[in-house]
Amino acid sequence: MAGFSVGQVAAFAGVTVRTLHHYDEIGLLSPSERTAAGYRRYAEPDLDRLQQVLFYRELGFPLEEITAILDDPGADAATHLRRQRELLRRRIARLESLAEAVETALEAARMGVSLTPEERYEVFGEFRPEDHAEEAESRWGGTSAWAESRRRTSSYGKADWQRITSEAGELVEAWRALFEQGVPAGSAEAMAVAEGHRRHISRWFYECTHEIHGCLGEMYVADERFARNYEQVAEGLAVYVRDSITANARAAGGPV
Amino acid sequence: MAGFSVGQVAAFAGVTVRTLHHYDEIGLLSPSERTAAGYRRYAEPDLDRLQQVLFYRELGFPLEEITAILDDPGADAATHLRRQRELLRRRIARLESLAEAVETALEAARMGVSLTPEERYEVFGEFRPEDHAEEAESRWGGTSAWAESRRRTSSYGKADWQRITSEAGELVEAWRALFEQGVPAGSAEAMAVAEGHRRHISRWFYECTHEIHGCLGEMYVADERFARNYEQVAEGLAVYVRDSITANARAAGGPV
DNA sequence: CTGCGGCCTCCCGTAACGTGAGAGTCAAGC
DNA sequence: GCTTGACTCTCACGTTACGGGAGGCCGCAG
Repeated sequence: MAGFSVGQVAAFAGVTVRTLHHYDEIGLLSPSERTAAGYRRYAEPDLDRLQQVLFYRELGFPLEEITAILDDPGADAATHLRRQRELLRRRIARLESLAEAVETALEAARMGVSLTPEERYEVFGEFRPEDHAEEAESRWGGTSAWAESRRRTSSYGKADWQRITSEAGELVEAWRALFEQGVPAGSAEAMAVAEGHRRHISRWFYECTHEIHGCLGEMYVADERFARNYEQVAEGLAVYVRDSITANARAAGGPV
Repeated sequence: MAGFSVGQVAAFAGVTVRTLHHYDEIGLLSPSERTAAGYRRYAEPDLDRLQQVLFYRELGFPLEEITAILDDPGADAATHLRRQRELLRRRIARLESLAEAVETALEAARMGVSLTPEERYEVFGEFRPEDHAEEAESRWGGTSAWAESRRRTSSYGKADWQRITSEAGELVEAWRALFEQGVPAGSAEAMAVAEGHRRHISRWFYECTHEIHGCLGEMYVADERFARNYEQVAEGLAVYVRDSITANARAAGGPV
């Protein structure tokens, strides 16, 4: 007889019969045939599809999304493969960075050196760009600013990013200098830096109004991850930055 | 105030507040303090633990198991780290083999070569030793034969494996020759090959009695994955192999 | 014809949260 | 000092991706 029974396919693919039933129920993978008695018969193309399903599933895609991906008529086999390659690349990179972190920690343990909390957070919870991207998406994924930012940054090369980070570093440095010299956050100098920061964002990421800038300022204090970035430079800098941003926004366009 | 609120920790770790509530409920991660109003307050050690939790979660561990792992008093930090390193290593290797498979498929697509079904299964559903190991564990994970096999094979080097596969290849070849010459499966020659196969298993993997061998024979036919291995060599060979094994077992020790 | 293993369809259970509902808390601003 | 909006609390039901039987066909070996 042509085709395979559920049990065969299940054993073959390393899944349970129940799983195949489930995939049939939700229309993700329905066998192309049934026997007279109602037995499922899986043909070769069904097995192909199952492999695709398992692949995406392994990478954590929800089944509904997998259905959409595989049923997309605009995507041929090569498209899927390229996509899968990219997904794997990212996933591997993520795991490797985790592995590296573990290695560092292990080395430290062997040496009897105890890592400071900062060092430990650095590797997992901290501000790696990758993490930031993932988390940013989950937070602002639907907003237009996000879309714009995404659109723009996609075309940036290495040189651009170097320039961006160096500019950002200069801004932080300027803030730090003023802060440590005791220049108030509401001063013209501090507000100037804040304005520079706003333009920096507008230039490289998305149209950042004073209002939005004010929200960002708040977040730099409220959100531990952002706050840490400033607090590491100088204790109290996050609040100072926020205050200068708020002052600048207030001066430019009324209350925040 | 010392400590962090749920919201802060959630944003910090990239999880939702609900997740933290859940972890508190099931006793996986309870904040070390509460305010007078009942607000959760997470301290530094709590954040450390959360990182461990997230790490194991990322690798697919069920929360209950994570609880057990982290609450195990016999495991210190270094133990955890070594364990995590090993887990990561495996996971990366798995993904890399997947990536390799995708790469091959892509190359084939670029060349306009269409892979045969066999070639395609080879990479994902087929008989890669890794897959086999995983699936075998889920099937025979508790049996003593499995444990013995595991114990023995762990010490084999590359040379051993070459020898094993070459021996196995010779056995299949011998079966194929007899089969194609029309020598019956119940003949002395075929039974001799079967006996060689049984000894091969006994020598390299586990004590394979005639009875066990009979079961294996049945499986070589019933299980599509094993059957394919033989059917690829010659159509009908799986059944032939099983029959010769059965005949050999019957001749040696009564009915199977 | 009679097991017996495989398959069928419900259908309830579970893990790990998502998602409000309704109510209390708290720092900020008028 | 009082409101207000953001944050928090505790139920409590909803969801995803199945697990695991119950009860009943199907099909073939003995």
